[in-house]
Amino acid sequence: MQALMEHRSPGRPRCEETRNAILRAAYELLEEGGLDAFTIEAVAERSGAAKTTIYRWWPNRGALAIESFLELSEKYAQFPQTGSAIADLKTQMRRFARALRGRIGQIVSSILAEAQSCPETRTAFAEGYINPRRAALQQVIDRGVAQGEFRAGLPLNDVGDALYGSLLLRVLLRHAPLSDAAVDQLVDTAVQGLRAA
Amino acid sequence: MQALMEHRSPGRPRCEETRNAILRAAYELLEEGGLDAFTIEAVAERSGAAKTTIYRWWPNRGALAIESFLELSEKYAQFPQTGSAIADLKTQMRRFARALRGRIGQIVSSILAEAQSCPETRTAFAEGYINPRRAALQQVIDRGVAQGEFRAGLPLNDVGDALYGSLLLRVLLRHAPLSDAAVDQLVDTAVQGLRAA
Amino acid sequence: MQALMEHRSPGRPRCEETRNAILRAAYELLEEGGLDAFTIEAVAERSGAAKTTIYRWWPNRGALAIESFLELSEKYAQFPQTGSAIADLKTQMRRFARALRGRIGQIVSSILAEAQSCPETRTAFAEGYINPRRAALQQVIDRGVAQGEFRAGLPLNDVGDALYGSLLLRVLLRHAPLSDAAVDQLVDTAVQGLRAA
Amino acid sequence: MQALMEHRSPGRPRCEETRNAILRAAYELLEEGGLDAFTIEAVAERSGAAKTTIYRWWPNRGALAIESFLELSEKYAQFPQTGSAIADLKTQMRRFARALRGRIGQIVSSILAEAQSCPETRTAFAEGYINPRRAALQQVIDRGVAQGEFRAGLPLNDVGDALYGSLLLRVLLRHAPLSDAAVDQLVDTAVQGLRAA
DNA sequence: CGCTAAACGAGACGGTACGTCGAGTCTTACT
DNA sequence: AGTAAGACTCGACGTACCGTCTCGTTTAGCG
Repeated sequence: MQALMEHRSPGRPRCEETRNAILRAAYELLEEGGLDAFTIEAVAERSGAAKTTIYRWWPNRGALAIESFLELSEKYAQFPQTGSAIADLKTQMRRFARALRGRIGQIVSSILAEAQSCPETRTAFAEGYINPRRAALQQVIDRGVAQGEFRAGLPLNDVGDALYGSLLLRVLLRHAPLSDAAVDQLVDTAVQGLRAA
Repeated sequence: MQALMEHRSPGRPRCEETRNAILRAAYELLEEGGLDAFTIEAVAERSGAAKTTIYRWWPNRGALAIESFLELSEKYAQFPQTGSAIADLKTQMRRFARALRGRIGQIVSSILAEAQSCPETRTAFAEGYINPRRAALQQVIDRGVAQGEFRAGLPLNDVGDALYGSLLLRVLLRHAPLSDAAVDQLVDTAVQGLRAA
Repeated sequence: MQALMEHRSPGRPRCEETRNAILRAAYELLEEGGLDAFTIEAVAERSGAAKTTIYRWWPNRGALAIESFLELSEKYAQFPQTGSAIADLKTQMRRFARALRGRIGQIVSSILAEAQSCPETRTAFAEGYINPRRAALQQVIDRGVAQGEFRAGLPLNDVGDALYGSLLLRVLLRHAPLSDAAVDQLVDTAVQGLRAA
Repeated sequence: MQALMEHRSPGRPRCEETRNAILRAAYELLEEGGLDAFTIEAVAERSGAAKTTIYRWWPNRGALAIESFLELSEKYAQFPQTGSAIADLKTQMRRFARALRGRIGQIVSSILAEAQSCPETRTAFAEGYINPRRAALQQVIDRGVAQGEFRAGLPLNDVGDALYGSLLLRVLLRHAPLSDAAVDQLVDTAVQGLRAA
């Protein structure tokens, strides 16, 4: 059925191989040298594609950066499901922090930087990367509430920003560690809140 | 002692007027157009100083950016002191958010971006801008604990990162508002924590 | 014989309409904007043909330029035949100059320019455009000699180069006019020569 | 006096070495490969100068081409002075032709080509290169007239165009030789004119 | 009062990357 | 097989800033 209806547009079709080579080169450069190394010219050279080809498909650095990141970075934005919502929260945050400690951290910080002078990159990152994580967080929160671990009526935005904001701030400023222990403590603090018992 | 003996080095002394003109121009450009508009060349032109002069005193963009910011931005990193620590917290966070909503937000996001490819800028921002706020936060926390509003043993890093990280993330991604109400709610969430009563 | 038997080669025959559209577009572009406007890409767009099609039939810019010119430019490379050879010479030179003053001049100068980096274009122009004129010139010279107006033994090359070279040089450098009067005078000078009576 | 008044403009003075390197590189490229090889990029690479520097001083290819040519090409636009004006004419035309047969011919044809899409180059070439030759020609004509070899009232423009136009046309089209003998014959034809004795 | 030394303006310089244009080649679907 | 469409590589374009440099000028304190 579908085969009958699909009217391929005329002309030489886009070369998927080239597209992938470009995305891979972009990703590698981002993870190797961050924003500075991530040059359209460098991407072109490494991927073997012509600059023209890159500009045909991506309007600017940011667009390519974010797309290569979203396409190539592992995406376990999925909280585990064990008995304890708090434990799941910690596990997932540890995973995230572990990623941020490594190559991913470099890339994320580069993209965040780039996003500051390119609104499209900003929204693409927010929606393509943060939102899925926020959605997954919502589920674990719901589970926690259902199980009586968390109080009802938790505002997703606030919880998400507190948790992800903490981690990302540490990536950006490197003023505090992202170790497993540090993450656990951070989650604990968030869970317990500030107020006295 | 040293002050009395200070043997002014020979030669023409540094021109304070020029220094200020440069810092002011830098600040203005940052607040007007962010990272993109903030060019050494543009700073030179607007300030009337020669590029050479700028490079004589600042090693790179980041250094100038952060110095102009720290010198010219208003610095009420001081929590008010009313009866309630929570209220003080909210008030101060509102102030901060209000600043971030305006020109300062533009500059902060630019500096954070720049910091990603310049470690010196990163530490300068962390220490010159975030740390004072963190220190002030410590005081209000202490007061809160003393008054019985907050529980004892609150880790400053975690609380600070959660609060400031939330706000800064919203500056960086613009995915959620920085309105007074939003800030209040954010503080409330942090104060109450996630756990069920 | 062959014509009768001509076994049309297999496959779709060449589309004359397309060929003409291409030549016309090429010619127009040449006369409108000269060398700069004459782009294969522009020809393709204006003619509605694909670049591929153009490259199938013409090896390069120059070939298309010269062919469109030779095919579409009016070709009165025929000297008139009145009583006086000198008068005929003037008439014909005036005609040529008149053409060169207008659109044709633009095209000719473009082709001459293009010819400097493409030998094929050079010989094509020399043989396809200049040679016919030279041949016609030979006839009027012969007639002039027969009528006793011109001396015998005139070297065609030299006369032709002097006359056509003068006009073309004025097209190329625009340092002197191509008006009828100027052309007449130019012919007179050539006819009389330099030597004293 | 002048020395006292000359107020050097401020800033780093223009580097003559660089200027010369650029002009020399440009000239070499022109004489080696003509228009095609003459690329701003190639000039930059060969001269060791930055592209920026070239663009700072010359607005386009043509300007650089013509300047390098006028500055570096030998300029014996001076007719010899022997007894016979005709002989002098031949000698000088032979010299010119000899130059055109070699490297200079390549350059001249390239500049003429470039001039077709750049009016400034056109006038620069006409005035800087052709005019001096025309002026020198005027002198030999005057001498010829005074000596009774040439008739009075010879129009410089026409004579010059006929002679130089012939030679340049042969450079552009390569349809006829530029040998000494050919040049002599060309001059003879011009001197004698077409008309019968 | 003149000398020394640094600061300062101006602006040239070698670079790197930008984003664009056109050339000429190719792959595909349609006719 | 011819054609339109359009993706591809490649090379050069002209521009913007970078950070460095070389000037002549200015502004102090010291001898």
